Amino acid sequence: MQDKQIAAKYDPSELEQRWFTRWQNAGHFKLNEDAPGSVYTVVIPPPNITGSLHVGHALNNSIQDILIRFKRMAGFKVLWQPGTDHAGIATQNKVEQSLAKDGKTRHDLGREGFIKKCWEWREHFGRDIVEQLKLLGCSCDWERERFTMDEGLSRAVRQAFKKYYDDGLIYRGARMVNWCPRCHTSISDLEVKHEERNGSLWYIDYPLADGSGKLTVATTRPETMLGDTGVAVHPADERYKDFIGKAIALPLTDREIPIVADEHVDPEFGTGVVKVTPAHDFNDAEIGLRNKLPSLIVINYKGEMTEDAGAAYTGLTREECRKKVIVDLEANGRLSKTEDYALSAATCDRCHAVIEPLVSEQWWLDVEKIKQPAIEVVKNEKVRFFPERWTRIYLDWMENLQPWCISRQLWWGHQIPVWYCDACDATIVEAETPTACPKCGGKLRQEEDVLDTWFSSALWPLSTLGWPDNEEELAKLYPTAVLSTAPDIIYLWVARMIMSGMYFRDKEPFHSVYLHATILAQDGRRMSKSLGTGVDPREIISEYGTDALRFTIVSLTGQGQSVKLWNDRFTVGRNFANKLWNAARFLRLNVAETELEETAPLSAETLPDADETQLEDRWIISRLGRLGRDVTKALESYRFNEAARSIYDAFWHDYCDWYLELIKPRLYSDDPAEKQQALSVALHGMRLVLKLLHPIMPFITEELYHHLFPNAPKDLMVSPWEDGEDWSSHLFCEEMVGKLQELIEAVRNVRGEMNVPPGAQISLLIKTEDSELAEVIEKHQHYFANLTRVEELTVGADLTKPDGAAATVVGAPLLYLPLKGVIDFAAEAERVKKELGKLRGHLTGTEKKLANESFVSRAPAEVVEHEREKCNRLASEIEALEKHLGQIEKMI
RNA sequence: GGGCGAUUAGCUCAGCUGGUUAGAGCGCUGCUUUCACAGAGCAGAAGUCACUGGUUCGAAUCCAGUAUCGCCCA
Repeated sequence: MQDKQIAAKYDPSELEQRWFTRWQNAGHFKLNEDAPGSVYTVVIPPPNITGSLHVGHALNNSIQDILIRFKRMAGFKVLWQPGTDHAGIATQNKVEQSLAKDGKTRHDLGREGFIKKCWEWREHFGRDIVEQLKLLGCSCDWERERFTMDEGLSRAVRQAFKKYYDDGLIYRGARMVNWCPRCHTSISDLEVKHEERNGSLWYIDYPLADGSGKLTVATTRPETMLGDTGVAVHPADERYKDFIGKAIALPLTDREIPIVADEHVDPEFGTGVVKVTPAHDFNDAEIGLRNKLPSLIVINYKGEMTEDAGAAYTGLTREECRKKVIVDLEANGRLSKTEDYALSAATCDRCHAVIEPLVSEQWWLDVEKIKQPAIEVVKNEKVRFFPERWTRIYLDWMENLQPWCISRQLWWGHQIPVWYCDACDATIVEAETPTACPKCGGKLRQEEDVLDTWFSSALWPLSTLGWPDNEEELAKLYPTAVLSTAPDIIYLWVARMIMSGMYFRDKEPFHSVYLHATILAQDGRRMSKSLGTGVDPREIISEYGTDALRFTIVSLTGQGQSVKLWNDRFTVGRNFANKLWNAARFLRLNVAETELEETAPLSAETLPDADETQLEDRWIISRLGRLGRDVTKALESYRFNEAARSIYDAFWHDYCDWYLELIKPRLYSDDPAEKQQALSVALHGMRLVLKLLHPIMPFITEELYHHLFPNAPKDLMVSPWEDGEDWSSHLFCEEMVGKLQELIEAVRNVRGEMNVPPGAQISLLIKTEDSELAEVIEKHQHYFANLTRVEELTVGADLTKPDGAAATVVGAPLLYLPLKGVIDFAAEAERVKKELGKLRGHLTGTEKKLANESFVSRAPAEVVEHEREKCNRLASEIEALEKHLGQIEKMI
């Protein structure tokens, strides 16, 4: 299959492309019905087709792929359902922008022509997004790819609409909405962004109708005064108590409006008197309602003044009207003052036009009746949020949910399945398009509005898994396991999906919601296409490889809310991949021409018994077994960074730095049995690491797996997961190797500090009264020879320091390094003094603790014991070093 | 205005249920171009854990408050 040897250079791009194709051709991405475990479904939060994906999406989809690959290996029947979202207003905007480049508007094309253009857009970007996801290695069942506006999903939308309508939850009515005069549609509260803008606060004198005085109101929007139907003050405001109930002669009009009292007026703002424009402000609408003030619409859908604004202003835009109103007020002497004022303007998230709140006829979904089950299911933990803190964000929002305006005055989207008969005035709601009026046979005209995109997104976990037509499939695949997404999606999709799931299926759409950190650019701004801060993952992949990208972003994602990212950071992942590559290459070189070349160990069942192994074998088996358990636990609790970090540390440090170095003499041994034994354990270790790492770095692990385990019956991707449970624990070995490591590091430290040439062989005396340790050291002299060039090692309880030796101490054991001719006594004295300073610091801290009577009496016995041991250890270390120092100083 | 998150080495961040000699990666210093890896190895320097109080025998960790930054909602 592959070359027998592993190439000297790690080149991700070739192997990543090759493996994706092979996996796909092998059918690994498909729902694996014959797996032994239960079903594990994930639906992708469908990326919207406005443009390509950025690194934030790369993170989210890597996370999903990690879960899916993990569960696939663990024996579940897994399905990752892919697809994209039509994103009504956003896509329509994008297409309009592209038309504008040719000087055209959507009206030039007409509705049908424009929708055709949208489909072309969707073909292009839909394909682009899928390409990106595949490049990321996403193991979705690609044959099941769906789009929110494809036939099946559109049918689901119509079914849902009809069901809600028939149940009396959908109605048409006039209420105030956020109106974008540029996009010419209603938009959701969540699509309104508040932008800080420099504006003015105008103080306008409103004379009393009876001429007995005036009230001054402060406003940031003077043009709306033409629609004022009242003036309000706080009922407890002493300044204005006597004005309540009187009438104002509204300037620039011939209308008289009442002065009312309302609790919600803030006496601190401006003059404490507010004008009330119920038709064009959400707060004013409520004040109007409470005080029975009429609503006068003075601004129309286009953002122009209506006839009700008065003949002088009719037809002006809001901006023109504002200027004229100011001029006219000044001319009348009604403008008492103008202040600079920083206001937060409500703007359209998509086009940044200033939003006009206005009353209009829309379709509404009465969420009051459907939200309760969606709240319950979170409260009783059938749906859990990770990290948990998001639960409250969800619940708070749900509790305050207002009727959902589901109609949009757009062309791109699901046209509302409502038909009007002009002949008999009937309104017909159907899932299937009716041909004629069922009442009179007359011609029908479909409602022109389309549905809010989120109406269809809300159905995604249902509609992609068979609802409403395929009950069998739905029963098998629904509910899903987890939804992974960004926190700002909680309101847009998560909440709506839960509501729909509960309403149509009486079952939560997923058991867990994982909310990942927001990816920020280096300057701390959020990564987003619209801000121009989005980085295309393809740029990073071509420079570092997909595996490096995935490893890096996942390991940076803790439980925090954001992660800063820039190009250099991906070297961590790439270097790790390189390390993995080279370690595997090393094994492959050694395995050549041995039995293990064709019979590499494929499962923990063939791990050698303890009596057939060396200390370092048992040590690495024990360490990696622990790793397997840790990684499994971390993945199961959505702590991806912990999984990544554990593998990184264990593989790089335990496996490469120590284990591989320790077995080198055995690998180069003349005794084939000895070599085989070491290699076998090394291969076991490597196999486990490749498996544990596969979900995070799928490509390189698959490639190396085949190089090292050519006898494997299956691709790594579909091989059984190993959680380290059947890897024996050897706590004594871990402890002993830990001590040997400390000793070796101490020797290396002295060598380094004393500038002993790296190639020079040295002698070493270790003085210890611990006979167990002495025995282990004696038996593993080669560790010292191999790892720090000790050619002669003496260990015992009664050793005297040779002349001209450096000394150091590791707990009780004393180390003497005879460095005759090499040693610089002054330097050695400096080194020892430095060491002593550190130790004395620790000792005083420990002594203080032990001197504290309440510590000794109140702290748990084992903690006190631990401190005592520490104290003894430090004291003996200090004593030994002091003695040594005394001797050295005589030599200077 | 309300809520959430962050504040730990020069930089980016770990540190879960309080007891560690406070860690990692990058960067920095010195040594090594040794036959898996210089995208490397070995050693080293570097931190009053934002601040102030409190709880506790004991706080980076828990509580309260303050400051700065960021996000969300209004």
